[in-house]
Amino acid sequence: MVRRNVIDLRGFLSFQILHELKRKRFCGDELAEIIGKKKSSKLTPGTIYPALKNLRHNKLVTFKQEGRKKFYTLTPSGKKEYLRTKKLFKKIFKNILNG
Amino acid sequence: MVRRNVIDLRGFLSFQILHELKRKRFCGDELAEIIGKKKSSKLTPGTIYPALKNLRHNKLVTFKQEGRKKFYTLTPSGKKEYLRTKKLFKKIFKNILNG
DNA sequence: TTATAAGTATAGGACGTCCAATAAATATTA
DNA sequence: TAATATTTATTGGACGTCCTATACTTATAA
Repeated sequence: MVRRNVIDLRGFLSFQILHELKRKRFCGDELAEIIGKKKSSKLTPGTIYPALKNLRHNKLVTFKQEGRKKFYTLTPSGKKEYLRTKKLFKKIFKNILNG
Repeated sequence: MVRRNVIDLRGFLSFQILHELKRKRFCGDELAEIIGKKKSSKLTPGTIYPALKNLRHNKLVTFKQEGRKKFYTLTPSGKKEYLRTKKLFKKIFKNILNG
């Protein structure tokens, strides 16, 4: 059992995925790289793929297969959900960010 | 089973507790009120007290009993941990906040 | 003193996020 | 064609966050 940090900032992965997909389409592997490196290192498949599966099932994202990659984009309700959640996120955390 | 929102921003409670205690001492009930109302409504005892217990056990907070209240403050390592985590938090989320 | 309110606390369950390990499918290279 | 690399995917476990429900302790009010 390895616990590097007492507070580990685990969370908000689905929100971060929507955030990245807001600006550009990405495949799962790219999302694992982009989101992971902000925290420490690339996210493992066991982290990113279940999250994408859940977002698919909730129809917040859709994808287009190209070769062995699946390029994800936001659905209309995914965009709406992202904006709604971002508003809430700002309300909760803006004080922390500006301090 | 009630799921209001697909993305529920669950997380970072311990971090938020440290953030509040950075500026002022609070008892558990006050923290439940302050942190909860930013999201929606007051956090329940089953949410706030286990989190405080964990922070106590990790020696990030300490408390002073006054009447039936326990007033929590950051320990030196609690302050250090807060600053370390805040830096990481900003790295991860500043792009989202400024958008 | 007894009842009530305030504040703290735990148990139990659901869920999302994280990893390591394993596997499968597809594209590329030898 | 066969071997390798890339990308997707699942399983299983640990953990923190969230709730409801229940209970305990201490202070205040009747």
